[in-house]
Amino acid sequence: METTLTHRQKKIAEELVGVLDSKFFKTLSEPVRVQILKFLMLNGRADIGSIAENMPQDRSVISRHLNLMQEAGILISEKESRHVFYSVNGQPFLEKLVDITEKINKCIKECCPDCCKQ
Amino acid sequence: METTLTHRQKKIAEELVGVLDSKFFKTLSEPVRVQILKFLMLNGRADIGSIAENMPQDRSVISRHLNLMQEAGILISEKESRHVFYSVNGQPFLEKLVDITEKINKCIKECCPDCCKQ
DNA sequence: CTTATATGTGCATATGAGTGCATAAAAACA
DNA sequence: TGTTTTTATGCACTCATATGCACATATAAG
Repeated sequence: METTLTHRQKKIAEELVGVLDSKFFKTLSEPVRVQILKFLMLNGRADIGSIAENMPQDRSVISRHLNLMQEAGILISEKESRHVFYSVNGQPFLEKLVDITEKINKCIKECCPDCCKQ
Repeated sequence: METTLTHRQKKIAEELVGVLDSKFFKTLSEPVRVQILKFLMLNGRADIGSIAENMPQDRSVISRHLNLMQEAGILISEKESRHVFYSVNGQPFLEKLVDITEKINKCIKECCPDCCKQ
């Protein structure tokens, strides 16, 4: 058993678990949501009806996916009269990914005893 | 409807869908697998039995999770006599994340018509 | 050859999540 | 007010998957 783990290493690992346990990865692991992301990337801001027209799923299903993606910080929504427009939350979305990448990098470099020795 | 999408933009978006649809995100969105990753990060190479001793789940369950994580490129396995040792696939794991981050960055910069105007 | 240890696998079960329908709620319009 | 349009929600269904048990397989040890 490893008894040489420092407080710092445990903290770094905890932080990693924190970001991985978030809704972020779970949200991006659903094919339909990835298709929605692709659509918004290519077509820009659109309301629920327009997005649903381009998907096989029911409008209510798309609505729920969009809501989840907004909660995960991937999209932003703007209500205008009867419509709710969604668009990619560009910079924050990217920053979130960079943050996760850096945390994993830190963890691999400072915690993992032998995973870099290859 | 957007009719000004270039072939290049569509290709970039397709590439993004490709990496996001992979097993990678799905594998990392399961709490138990994240715990396994944390354990291996902190303790280094270990066999299935040792890992399972530190988890509430049955050994067979841990075995299956480890197998999935290896298929996703997150871990590597080495069979030695009766034991199967797992460890974090450090560099490739990190490179995968960097790749995804870069693809999303590219997509946001070159495809997304309005998600950067904030 | 028998036994013990470590892992893989088939099967049944439970739980979570996506799905679609029907309907409610909100808002614009005649 | 009544109607139309857009979105939200309650409900039931289906399907994927995590789980644990029992058993099979593989390898080492006696």
